[in-house]
Order: sequence, then C-alpha cells, then structure tokens
Amino acid sequence: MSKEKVVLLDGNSLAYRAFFALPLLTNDSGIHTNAVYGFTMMLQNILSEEKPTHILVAWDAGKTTFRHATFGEYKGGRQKTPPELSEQFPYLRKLLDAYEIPQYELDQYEADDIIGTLSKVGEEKGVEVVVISGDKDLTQLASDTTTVCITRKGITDLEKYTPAHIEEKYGLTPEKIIDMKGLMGDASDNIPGVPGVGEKTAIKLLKQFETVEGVYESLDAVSGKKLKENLTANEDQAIMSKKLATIEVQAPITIALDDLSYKGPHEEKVKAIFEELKFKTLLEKMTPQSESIEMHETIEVDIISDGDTVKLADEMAVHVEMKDEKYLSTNVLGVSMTDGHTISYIPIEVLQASKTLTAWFQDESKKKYATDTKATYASLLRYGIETNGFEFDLLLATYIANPSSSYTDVASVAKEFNYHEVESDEVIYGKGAKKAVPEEHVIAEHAGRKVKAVWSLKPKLEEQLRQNEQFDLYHELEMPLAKILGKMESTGVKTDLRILQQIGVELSTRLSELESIIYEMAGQPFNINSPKQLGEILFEKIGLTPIKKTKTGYSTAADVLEKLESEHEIIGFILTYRQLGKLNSTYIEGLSKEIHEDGKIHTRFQQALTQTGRLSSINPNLQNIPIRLEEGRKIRAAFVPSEPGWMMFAADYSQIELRVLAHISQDEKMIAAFREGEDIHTKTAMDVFGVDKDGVSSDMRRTAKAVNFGIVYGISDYGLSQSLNITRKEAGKFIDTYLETFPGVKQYMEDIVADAKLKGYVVTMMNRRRYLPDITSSNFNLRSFAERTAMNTPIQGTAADIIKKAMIDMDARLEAEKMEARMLLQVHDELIFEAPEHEIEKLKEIVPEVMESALQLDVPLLVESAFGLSWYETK
DNA sequence: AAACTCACG
DNA sequence: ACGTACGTGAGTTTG
Repeated sequence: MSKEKVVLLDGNSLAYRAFFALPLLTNDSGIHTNAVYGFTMMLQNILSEEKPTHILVAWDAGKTTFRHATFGEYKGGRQKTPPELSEQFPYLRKLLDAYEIPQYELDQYEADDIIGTLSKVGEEKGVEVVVISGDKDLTQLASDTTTVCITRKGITDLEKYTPAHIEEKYGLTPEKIIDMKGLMGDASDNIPGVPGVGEKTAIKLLKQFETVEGVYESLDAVSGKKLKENLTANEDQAIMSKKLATIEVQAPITIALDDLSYKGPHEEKVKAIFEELKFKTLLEKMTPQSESIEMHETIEVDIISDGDTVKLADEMAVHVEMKDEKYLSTNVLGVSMTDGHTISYIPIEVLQASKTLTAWFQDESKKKYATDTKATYASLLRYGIETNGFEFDLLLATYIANPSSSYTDVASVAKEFNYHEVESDEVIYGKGAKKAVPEEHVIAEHAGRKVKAVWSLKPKLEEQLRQNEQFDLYHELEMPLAKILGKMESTGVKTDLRILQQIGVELSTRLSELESIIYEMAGQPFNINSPKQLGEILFEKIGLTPIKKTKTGYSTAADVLEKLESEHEIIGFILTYRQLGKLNSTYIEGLSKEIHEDGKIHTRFQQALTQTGRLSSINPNLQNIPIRLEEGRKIRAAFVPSEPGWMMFAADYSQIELRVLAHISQDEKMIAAFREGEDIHTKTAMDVFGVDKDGVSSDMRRTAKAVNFGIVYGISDYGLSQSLNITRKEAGKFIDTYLETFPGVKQYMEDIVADAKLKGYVVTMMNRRRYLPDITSSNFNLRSFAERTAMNTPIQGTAADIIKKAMIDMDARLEAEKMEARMLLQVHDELIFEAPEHEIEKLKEIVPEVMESALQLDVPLLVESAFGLSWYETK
C-alpha cells in the first residue's frame, strides 16, 4: 500500500488555466485547441513527474451546488465560460478516456469536494496523495500525506504546497487557509469576506486568534478601530465565507481509491485524438522511437552456425529479419525461431545450407507463428526456401482486431498489448541516411525478442478474435490469402520497357509543344506544375474568376479548370498538359524505375492497411494504372505475359458494391432489378424518374448512376451536387426521390448509423470491423464523416471480403485443375491472370464460375472476363 | 513534411 | 449553419 501514489486533478480549474495561459489556437478544422493542448502538456508533465499508480480527474457537476443554498450569489458575477473553451470540454473528456484516466463528477458538488473527500480517504489509509489545481483554495487539504500543487505562471510550472511550505509562506497551518478565506474573501468565487481585510491582515489576525471564531470571541483585543468596526459589522458574512471556502471532505462519492488505478494511456486512442486535433509535436513525441526502450529482461539467443543443430518443434514462432520492409528486394539477414523455451537466430546462409531446416519450413504439419506471413513466405522464396504451415500471423491478427491499428513493426504492436520486451526497428537500424545494419549479435537479439513477443502475444490476440467472432475471418480468409498474395507478388508482372519508352517519347514531344503554347498564351514562361504559379497566371495576370480556394491560394484542380474552359483557350492546353504530365512522370518514368532484373514489376500488396478490408498496392501501385482515358489506357499495353505463347486474362465483378447493397439492405426493388439482369443504372433511372425503358435519356441514366455511386459512398446532397454539377437543392431532391423509390435502402442507411452509434463500430458480412469513435462527436464534420463511413464500410468491406474469398477459391481451383495459369493482380473488383493460350478457354469457364460463387447473396454476382496479348487488350 | 493534384476501384 | 462524397498511392512543388 505504501508504494501507491494517488494523483487527483481539478479538471475545470486546469482547463481554465490552460485556456487562459495559451493564445487561442485553432486547428485546420476550425476547432479551438488551446485548452486541450495545454491540459495535455500539464497531464504529460504530471504523469512523468509523479508516476501515479492511481489517478482521477474530478469535474464540477453543474450550475448549482450545495454552496448556493448557503449563499445564492456564490460564484456570482463570474463571466460565463467562453464558448471557445466550452467546445473543448468534450475533447478533454475524450482525451482522458484515451489515457484511460477515470473521471468523476457529482451532482451538487464541485471538483474540490470530490478531491477533498478522496484525499481524506487517502490520508486515513496512509497513501500518498498529490492534488493538482489552479485554485489556491485546495491548499487547505495539504497534510503529511497530501501535497497540493498549484499552477504557477505558465502551464507546467507547479508550486508544491506541503504543510511546511504553507507554514513558511503564510505562517499558518493548512486548515487555517479556510479561516483566511473567511476573513479576506475570494473575489473569483464571489465570497465576500470582511471588507478591508486582505491577506496580510487576515494572517495577522489568525496568528493572534487562531480561527475566525477565535477572532470574534476576542474582538476587544483586536487592534485598530476601523478594523474592529468592519469585523463587527460583518460577523455573519465572515462565518458564511468560511463555510463557503471549506472544502467538503465527506461528499457522498460513489467511487473508491481502488477505482482509480492507472495503467498508462491507450496509445492508439491517444494518437488518434492527437491526429484529430492536429497536435503534431505531441504526436511526434508519442513515438520516441529514436530513444531506446528499457529492456527489463535479458534474453539468450543462440546464433546458429550449423543449421542441423537447431532444436525444432512442431509449433514455433518464426521471424525473417531484414533492415527494411521491402522484402521483395531487400536481402534477408537471418531468421529467428522459438519453441517458447530456447531462442535461435539463424543467418540466412546457414538456413539455406541446412536440409533439415529448409525441410522443416516446407513441412505443412510444422506450424509457424509468423510476424508477417506474406513477408516470410515471399522473402524466403527468393532464397529458394518454400514455407508452409502458417498458423498465426501477428500482423493480420492485429489488423483484424482493429484495422486502425498502425503496425509499423513488432514493437509497436507489442506495446499496444503492454508487452515491452522488444525494441523498435528504428532503434536497431536507425533512420534516413543513418540507416545501417548493426553487428550480428544485435540483430540476433532483436529478432529473438520478436519471436518471443509473437509467442506470448498469440493467446491474447486469438482470444480477442474469438470473442469478437472474427477468428474465421482472420484464420480462414486473411491467413490463406497472405500466402497467395505472397505468391502473386513473387511472380510479378512482365513489363515491356520498350513500349513504355515509346509512349514516353511521344509524351515528351507533345509536352514540350504544349509548354510552348502555354507560355505563349500566358505571355511568359512559368512552372505549369506549380499550382501557385499557375494560379497567379490564371487569376491575376489573365484575370479569370477564381471558383474555389485552397488553404494556400487559388484552386487549380481539374474540376475548377473545366468550368473555366470556355473563358480562355489556355485552359484546355493546361488540362492536357497536366494529364500528359501525370502519365509521363508517374506511369512512364515511375514504372520504368520499378522493373526488376527479371523484366517484371513486383508490387507489394498491403494486406493490413485499409480501414475497409480492401488491399492496397505499393512500390509501385499497380491498382491505379490508367484506363478511363484512351491515352492513359495505352500504358496497359506494356503489361504482357511473362512466357512466350501465353496471354493475359482479366475478370471483373459487375456492380459488386450495388449488389452487396441490394443484399444487405434487402431492398425488394433493387434485388428484383439484379435478378432480372437489368442494367442497374437504367433501371434506377426508370424507377426514380417514373419512365419506361425507352423513356430513359442518357442524361437520366448518367444522373441515376451518380446517385447510385453517392448511395454507396454514404450520400450527401452536397457531394452529389458536386459530382453532377447541379445545385444542392436539386441533388437533395434526387436523393429524396431515390430513397422513396428504394425504401429498403433508406431503412438500411438509418439503421446502420444508429447501430454504429450504439456499438461504436460497423461490420461487413464476414464480420470485419471498423470502429467509428467520431460517430458520437459533437463536431458536425467529424460526425457526418463517421456517418457516411458507417454507410459505406459494410458495402465496400463486404465486396472486399468477397473477392478475397474468390482469390482463395481460385488459387485452390487452379491447383486442383493442375493448370499453369497464374494469378497476378487484384484491383478491388477484378483479377488479372497470365496463362498459356491453350488454358484460356478453360479460364473463361472457371474464373467467372469461382468468382460468382465466392459468397451466396440474395442477388446473383456477375463476372465479365476478357483476354488478350497484353493487359490493354483484355477489354 | 505538407499541400496539391490526379491516377484507380 | 456546419462543408464532404467512400477507399487508396505517388509525383511535384514549396516552406
């Protein structure tokens, strides 16, 4: 008990203090943040200085307290809380929740009384208590066990009031502070006291007479005529003032010290709030990755020189150690393994040379607990080592448990689960230019700590996944997919550099022609790629009317320029220049750099990144190769089969998201439309505009299509008005009509938002979760965004679930059919393959079949496929 | 490093 | 009244 330390904070007082101490800061979203920022600084300071085992933030309850019964004007005349501060209280509460610091308020009582009562409890138990406030009244609570800290100027500077310090400062004992207040009053609380008595006089009187009552018992002995008069005339007021200043130490609180135990912040949540409020410096401080974490336990890692001596078990945690995350090109340093007892580190050459080890890795029945299945599989494959039998994946387990968890390395995840025995990669390898591979024993220990972490975190994560009914999603969908994606990445896509270069030459020629024309029209050369310079030319020199502004100046985005196209002929040239410039830099130059020695591009699919369950593609991104405009689409001609006599084959789901919506919402009309195999946008136009098929104009279909998109995104009238270039009112009308036409959809939208508010998260059909903390935010923007996300995520996420399932089924089917065809890419709703020409007929049959039956919905899934000599030709 | 722009589903 | 469509990655300019 004696080791415990309780810190009690006066929430309102500290918030006020922070608010007035700092200038009125506003972040990008227009929220004032100075009080939250200051409070956070204080809090961090207190946590690191005091290292409390228990902590509480007490809040004032409401407008009236029991003190108002005594004195109606208590705290009267005080200025209303500035709205700029009021709006920050919800964030403070959220912040404290994220720190997992308990908060408490009690009707009719002030924070002081809660703190007073708890400090007395602490005193009785002999526990060390630290009280923190900006209000000197609290100093009356100081005792041998209770220290009261009052903010001095600034925000982190605290003055510590112990009984000794109070004695030194006032010559009084702490409990006399009340008497002092009784006599001198307190302007800020509107406590009257005795006129003419200030701090000096009050102290003098109390030194002589001990208490307020003592003063009145011996009034005659008081020196000074005027003082005596004032005292006499204000006796009742003095007694009342003392009462008002007295902190209640027996408030009927319903919490106990045990409820205040503090285990540290929930780092992820704190980070999320810092991000939300744009606390950049605090965010950076949160990841003190360049600072070495204190390792509590020493571990022993055997560095293996003969692979056949490693003690192998049927289940082991394994980790492939590399100096960065680019496992498709970076060399493997070594592999660490543990069976829960001994830890080994095997340099890659040793692993490669050991038949025993490579056989163990290949053996499906030897279960591997990996930090990252896909990286393990693909990296070892580069050394000719095949890995099978993955049974646990730290990265995927963490991601499925919460897709917003940012997995940077093993240490970051481990920390989330209160496991601190592993260093961050940045500490070991450094960052930026200083990045380097340290000595082998350092790597061995680092990699060893990682497998140890995996071993001990596995039960916790699996338990959580089971509890949330997500184990199947994780174990039967994401885990098998990881290996398949590893295979796809390793296979890569053959890219014809000559085709890229040929397009590049054409582009360069046209770009320099456009450049001359634009300079000519502008009357001067300038950097067309600089929005700043372009804005100056268009809106100042030429004098066009700016339509939209950005944070830093005029917007020159394509949709803005398109509206100006008829105003000046330069606009058209600029738009073309931009379009071709993008193609040249991102796709010609960018992709050319990514072609490996094998003539292929090996993208990496991020499987644990998106908030919805989709994959993403990096280094390079092969999920955004141009298609919409013909000039860009030609880039696809560079993606070709890797073997002579082979072809490219592509298959995509038609309208998968709307089909998912029809199924989830159970909207009868929409289900019927899909069952009848109608063109959904035309059908929507028929229903919304009340015309028959022949009555649907192309404009009506275009509108219906935009509304359908809007519905999937979580509709808003503003968004639709932007995409259709119509007024918000008109857009709103379309939405209303649409929702009347599809009442099931309307119901779904309402239900999903309500459900998200209730539970705090939404799920996909396969139980993928996305937490939406902002859905209850008082900030309109944040809340609206969360609401749209709630509507969109189950749709986009279920579509992602479906194609992932299709990929697993497809991989199995190709294997079962003993086909040579290889799956190469996934682009959200399509799969791209390469195959020998003689297998194309078979693919045309089985790919749609497998994809369409990946998941049974109440509407059919439809897949369209095509093939050709390049990706360009698969249309 | 952040802002802006634009490529994809 | 608020101000945005949902989900990504990458290149260029600029402070």
